[in-house]
Amino acid sequence: MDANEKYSLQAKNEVPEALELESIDFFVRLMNLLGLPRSVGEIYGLLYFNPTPLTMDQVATKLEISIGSASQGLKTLRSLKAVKTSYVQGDRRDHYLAESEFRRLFSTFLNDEILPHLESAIDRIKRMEKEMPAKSSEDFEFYNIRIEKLKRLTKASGRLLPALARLLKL
Amino acid sequence: MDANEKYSLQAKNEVPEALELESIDFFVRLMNLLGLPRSVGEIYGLLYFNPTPLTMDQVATKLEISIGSASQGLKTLRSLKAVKTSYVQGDRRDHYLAESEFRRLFSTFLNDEILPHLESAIDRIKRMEKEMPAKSSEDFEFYNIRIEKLKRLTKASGRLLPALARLLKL
DNA sequence: TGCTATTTTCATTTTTTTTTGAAACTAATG
DNA sequence: CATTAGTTTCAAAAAAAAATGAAAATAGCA
Repeated sequence: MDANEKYSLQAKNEVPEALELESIDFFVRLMNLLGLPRSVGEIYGLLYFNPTPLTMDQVATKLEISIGSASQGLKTLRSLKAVKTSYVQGDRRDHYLAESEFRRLFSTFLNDEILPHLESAIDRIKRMEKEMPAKSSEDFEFYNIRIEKLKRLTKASGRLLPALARLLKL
Repeated sequence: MDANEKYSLQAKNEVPEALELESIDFFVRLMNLLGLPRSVGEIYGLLYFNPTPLTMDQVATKLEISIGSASQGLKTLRSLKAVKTSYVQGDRRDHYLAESEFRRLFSTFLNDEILPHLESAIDRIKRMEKEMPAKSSEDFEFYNIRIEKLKRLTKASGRLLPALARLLKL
């Protein structure tokens, strides 16, 4: 089979199916690592290898998921800035494209999902210090060391996460 | 209330309750971020602020969870090297202490949970390259760029994660 | 403005994950 | 070596998370 023959089997604007499946699988796993539901990974994976923007309906049909799921999933992806809508002449439906700059996806994720936890952790450690037993207490030093370790952990995270986001300019 | 009075209210070997609760809450959230079940966070949080080692039974009783859960949770924590057992004279039960070096916890986590995914991602990208449409295909360049971005992502992750583990020597 | 296509929302159902508890297993001890 | 304290395992129950689907809301168009 030569290149032309191969291409001729491929209808225009149709993504090679094997590629699409690998992509979906890839992003289902990646999103899963970030604690996001399967449907979100599927949608992003589908869009990632699609040269043309897809409507919500096309997404739902291709992935065989409900439009409710598709709507929810696209909402999540929009909030992560992982997809963008593109205007298509004479079609009132929204058309979605994957944002292929992972940096943006990750930095939104870090800012929205991780940093808030970090801030509440800092507050909690302050409370812990107030709840420490008296200095005369037998185990005072033990608790003190434990709290110091938590402080160092949050401090290191606070330095590391933004650095991570910066480095992920892929 | 002076320091002695305060201490006298505190029975020997009892962890200040407020501190214990904050600790449990802290680690439930942290473990949750890592995708680990609530009970695992509770157990680690309880042990983290306990100067003396606790038996499985004490853990289950204090946290009001089943011994099955306690056993499972401690197994998970052992596999993450987040707890260690300590021998106690004349007691045949296992006694557990929190490993307070977070570095170890995180590096085990990175090695066991993240790196395997990275390796399978590299394999998958190789497969994707085989599944590319012919060079003559209209969208060849589009797919090519997408695959290149995935390569850069995995490459960056491969460099970053070990660096992260190294930096987390808290 | 009224009509219709499209999207969102959310109560319900389904699926997945976690916990429980009791039986099986293990290993110290008299 | 039989007993029993301690632990693990795992099927079943409970809880949590995700998906569905239909009704409600929204927004473009005639």
